[in-house]
Amino acid sequence: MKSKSDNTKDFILKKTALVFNTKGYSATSLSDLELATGLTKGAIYGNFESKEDLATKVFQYNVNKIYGFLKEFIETEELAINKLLLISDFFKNNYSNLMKAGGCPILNASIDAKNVNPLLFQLGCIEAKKMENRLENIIKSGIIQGTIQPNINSSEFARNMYSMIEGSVFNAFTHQDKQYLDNMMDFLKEYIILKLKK
Amino acid sequence: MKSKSDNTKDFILKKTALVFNTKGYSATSLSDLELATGLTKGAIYGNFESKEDLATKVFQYNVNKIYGFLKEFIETEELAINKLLLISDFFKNNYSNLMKAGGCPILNASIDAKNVNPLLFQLGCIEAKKMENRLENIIKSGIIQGTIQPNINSSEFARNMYSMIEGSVFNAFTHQDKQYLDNMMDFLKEYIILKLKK
DNA sequence: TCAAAAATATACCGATTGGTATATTTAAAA
DNA sequence: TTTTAAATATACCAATCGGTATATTTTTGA
Repeated sequence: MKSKSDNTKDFILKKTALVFNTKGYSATSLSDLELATGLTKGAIYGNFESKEDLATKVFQYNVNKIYGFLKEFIETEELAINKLLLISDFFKNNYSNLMKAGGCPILNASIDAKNVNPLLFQLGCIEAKKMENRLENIIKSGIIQGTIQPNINSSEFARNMYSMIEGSVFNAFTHQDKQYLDNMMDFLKEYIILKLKK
Repeated sequence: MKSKSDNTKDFILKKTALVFNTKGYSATSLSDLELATGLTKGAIYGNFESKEDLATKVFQYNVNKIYGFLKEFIETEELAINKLLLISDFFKNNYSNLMKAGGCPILNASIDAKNVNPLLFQLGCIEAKKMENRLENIIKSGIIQGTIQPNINSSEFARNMYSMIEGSVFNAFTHQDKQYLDNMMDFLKEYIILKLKK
């Protein structure tokens, strides 16, 4: 059973998710958080140890909110090659969600927290690696499955895929132009078919 | 002739370039700037109107320091197709410079200043567009030159190129691993040869 | 060498920062 | 309904924020 404080914790996470992801850790003040939640410092510090504690939990909340669905989404397909092609669609389909949330939290936190908040930066790195490993594992399983060319360097391919994703998300978000993401994801599909498909 | 104050201005820009690019605008305090320069607030405010004024000038300084050489570097080649291939080398060769400077200032400023410092963010956007346009113009000139396939969408290709660059710079920098950049730039070369070469 | 001007340092400003101790309110249990 | 505990608000803390007025130093030009 959920206690009152658990509900409030979730409430605070939900309400402060945007401001943290848009303004970044150090530019987000306690008064910003009061404004976003409608609560006072007393309530916030009653539910979280510190600004850093809240920020890291908000980061995980944002990552899960935006990329939590990716896992299930991919599992709708059985063939590894199709899973990869689906990832391209996932980002095209989730552009507006990504926009509304203030951009990719992994990208934002990694850039923003570097040399400012080591803990948050580390979490950003971990999540980036997870994304990369997710891609790599799909490729590897495809090789075992026999739907992906065995001579491919799965690690290298996964890294390039993820660089293409974050790079185009960056451009799309800064210029507020979905075309950056669409063009890149369309090419990514080509790239996958050209290089990986058996 | 350079006045004393012009020298000091340059000195301050040089000394604060790293801290601004690594910590970001709002996480960089006046005391950080005092520490980085060895000067006091009085001297800093005697040479720059405000923290924002200094930050924007530092941004331009950083961009010029890292990418100023790119233009000349590209002009060593005459053929557009070779210019593009050279860009791939440029980023591979300048990884350590990029690292030492605290990463790509365009990427950093755009992510960092968004919803925090509109002026700095705008400058980031402008510089990003410049990079993109530079790539596009090379492709266009190559088409006129006859060294690049005329049926290519130069705008789309330039955007994808730039996304690949920033994406891999992001990954290389956050994970402190040059491989991200090298892998991506190697692929970019392949991509250029495959799609653009006549 | 000396006076004027330019550059830098010092000392201060109000506002805001993250955080906390305590008072008050709200909810749960008896 | 009353007591107790949990949650929230209020009021405060020292420290730091960006910025400025003034004092001091350094440089320049006569």
